[in-house]
Amino acid sequence: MDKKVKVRFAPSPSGDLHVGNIRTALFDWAYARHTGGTFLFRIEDTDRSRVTDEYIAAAIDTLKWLGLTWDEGPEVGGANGPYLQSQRLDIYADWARKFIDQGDAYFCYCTPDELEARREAQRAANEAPGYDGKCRDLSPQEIKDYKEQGREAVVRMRMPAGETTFHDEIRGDVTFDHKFVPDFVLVRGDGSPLYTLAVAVDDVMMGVTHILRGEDLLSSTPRQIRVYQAMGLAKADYPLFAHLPFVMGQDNTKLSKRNGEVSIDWYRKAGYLPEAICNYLALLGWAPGDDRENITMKELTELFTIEKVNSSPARFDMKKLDAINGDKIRALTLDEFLAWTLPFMTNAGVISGSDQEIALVRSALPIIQERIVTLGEIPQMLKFLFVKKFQVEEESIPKINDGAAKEVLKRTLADLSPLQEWSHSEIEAVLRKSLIEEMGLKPRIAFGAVRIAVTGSTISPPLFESMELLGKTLCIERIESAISL
RNA sequence: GGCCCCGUCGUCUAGCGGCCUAGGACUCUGGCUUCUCAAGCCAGCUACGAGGGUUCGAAUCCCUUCGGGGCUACCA
Repeated sequence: MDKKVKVRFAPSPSGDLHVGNIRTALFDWAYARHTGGTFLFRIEDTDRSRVTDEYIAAAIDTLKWLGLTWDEGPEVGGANGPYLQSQRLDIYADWARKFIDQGDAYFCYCTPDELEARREAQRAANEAPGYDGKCRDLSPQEIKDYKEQGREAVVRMRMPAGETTFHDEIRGDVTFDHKFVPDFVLVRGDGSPLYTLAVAVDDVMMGVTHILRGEDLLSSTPRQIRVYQAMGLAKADYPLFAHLPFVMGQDNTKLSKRNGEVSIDWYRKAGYLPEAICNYLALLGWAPGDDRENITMKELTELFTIEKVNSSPARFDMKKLDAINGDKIRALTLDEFLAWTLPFMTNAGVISGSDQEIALVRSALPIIQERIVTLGEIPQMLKFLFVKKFQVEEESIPKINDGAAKEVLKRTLADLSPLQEWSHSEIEAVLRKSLIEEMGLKPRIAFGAVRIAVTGSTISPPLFESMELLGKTLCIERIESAISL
């Protein structure tokens, strides 16, 4: 019981890691860190037709980006490696052989077509479909005949009559009657292992103490336990199970590409901060217990316990993620904010990355920090400071094209031209006096026209600060060209 | 169909027999502030799936029912 906690995250990357995967990874990580245990990262690539090296590399990259660092696994190594199942084939083969020798498993010569036909018949007869045990006790002659027919054999685990009860840390005791857990395949006809074998073998051999994983694996747990038995593991040494509730899409079905963005990489490219993603995901199926919702990674590791994990599924809500991301962005220091911003500015082609440009971005950041939800919005917002050939956006041109607006712009030009000190407070003071007091205009009207002329849009960062950043020359230039539109 | 899991505001949740005429957050609506957009502040709408029990007392315990989801592969 005082065994040191070891938690594993073991995805099968058949695509980019998605929101659900990462929620699981986050809980695994948080629990390991909370208990001072080990976080193990393993790649389940027993089906190499679905898992590619690119996906594996992407999974590693995503986890690193999120800050979910692991103590054992790819790249960092560890005493229980390798951590790619495709590199552990001999281990699984040895265990499969042992299971057959012990009589726990047997060769099954049924072809997929035969199996499917029999399942169909079972369904038609309203019986539970599943392996019927045909090859459980073949005679040597039958085996010989099958071999002569050139049939491939899979290795199948024998499920004895009875039932399996295990304690789920989130759901309590769960019992499965073996009538509904048919003999299952451990090794394919081509000799490659299946998840059913590899997952149990690895968890045992790698010393995993807690299995926190998706609820979809709940019903495969009896099979896993069956393998533990065959491995000779004492019941007291079984890992503890905790099946996490699903993260679902808006339409109440399992989250997928069809009902919202699911790829973590998409969120990364859109300008969500890893800490925001983790904070939001942590709130899906877990709550700290008090009314706190904005929590740091450090607080998460301090507060996270399995007892506080919910048993019911949660819907993924991008609106709330947006809100949290905005909060996290506002909490950034200027230097942090700048570091996050620069790649977005250069990737968007708004800046090339010169020191001068970076300095300008830096001085502009404070006035947009509270105005954005994602980093991806920044280029559009600061573009007016960098564009080579400035243009007023099409739909705003009419608003500065009438007589009244022209008057405002002419007056602005006249009052600003002689200005010596080009500061936002000075600009504001001058314009308020002339446009608002002397011309008697509403601020909204007067400054709106100037805004369009200078930034090209009806929506912009605060006007006077923007003008200061733009510089006097460019401001005058833009106002002049607006007047002659 | 069978087996298993789940069921509090639109969404995420707090709640583990009396503190609940059910609290917080996001969304939404209205207002304040205001140079646009935001941010911020204030206010408001909206929930214990249903029916039976147990109990002095139930969102909290039990049963039934309805609803949702998962599994039912030589995927994981």
